[in-house]
Amino acid sequence: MVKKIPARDKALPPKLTAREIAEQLHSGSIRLLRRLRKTDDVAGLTGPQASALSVLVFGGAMPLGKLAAAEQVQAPTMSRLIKEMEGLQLVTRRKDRDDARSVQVDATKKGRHLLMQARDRRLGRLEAVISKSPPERQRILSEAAAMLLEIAESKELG
Amino acid sequence: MVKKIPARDKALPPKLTAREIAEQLHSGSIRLLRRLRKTDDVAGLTGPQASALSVLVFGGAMPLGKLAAAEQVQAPTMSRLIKEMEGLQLVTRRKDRDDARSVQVDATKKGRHLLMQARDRRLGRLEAVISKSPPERQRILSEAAAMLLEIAESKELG
DNA sequence: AAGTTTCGTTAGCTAAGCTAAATAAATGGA
DNA sequence: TCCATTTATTTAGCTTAGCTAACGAAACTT
Repeated sequence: MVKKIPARDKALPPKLTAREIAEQLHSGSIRLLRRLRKTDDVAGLTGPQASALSVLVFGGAMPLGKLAAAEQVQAPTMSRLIKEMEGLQLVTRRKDRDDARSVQVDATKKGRHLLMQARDRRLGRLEAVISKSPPERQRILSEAAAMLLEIAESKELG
Repeated sequence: MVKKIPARDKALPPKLTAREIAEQLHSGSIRLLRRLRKTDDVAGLTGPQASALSVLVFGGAMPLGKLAAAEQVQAPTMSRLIKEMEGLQLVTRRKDRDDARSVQVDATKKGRHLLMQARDRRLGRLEAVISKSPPERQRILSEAAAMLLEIAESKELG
């Protein structure tokens, strides 16, 4: 299942087909997230909560609908997530002054703090594994991580 | 905590810290799977069903417990998934001859066929996006995809 | 033979996704 | 202006997928 990585310099690296790359990115993503999810509970934040909260923390306050779109989720799903997090005092909601239909959502100080803790817990082990890789692999991963994000956001994907 | 890395070679793209790589792999995986999931329904197979089925198709018949472990899921979860797929005639169960407690699970012909269709649908667009990338990016992705899998399976991850 | 462990299932809970429909506000055309 | 439509969010109710606890049956161990 896992192919050996050849040295980059000498022989031509065996190039996988686009299909094989797609398959590996797919199953790699599934497996990675399953492993990481196992530590979510410790933080007191679920994955989707953490994800939405991080959009707020890094992107600032925004209307619920925009947050839903950013998370590629339907409005009712985000509405419920926000309601739960509001109960935990991790986010606030307030009516938009200019449009009374709209709700501005923002992270609280407590929310920001918890997010950072949760991220540390969730990503700490992954970071540790990566930082043990040789520099050359880290360089490749660093390009690849950016590409993965780009692909995931690509309009052509659907 | 973003550290500045002194550039060793101006020709190389800026290298991310291990933490930044971890963050991008994490959110990239989340976003990618969310996008891909949207086409699952078309195939008549959910993500976890497809994933378990693919273990059976590519790994052959195995006891339910082993399949659960392979999918990193508890036994009751796998038991339910198998029950549903059995109802769809995608898998069969039979008692193990040597251990009457154990249940051997296997994909049916119909299951194998549906899996392949589902994979085509689910991965097709991803494949298309990748194959449009320039060759150098594909080469990097091809190494990176393998690394992602390796990392996801790494014992050090927890 | 009795107690313990292992494999799987059932029951029941939670989280997160969805659609359809309700509510409320903004917009726009006659 | 007023009525209709569109837009933003919420509520209600469904589905899937994860979990733990508790159970029965079979297999080990002593």
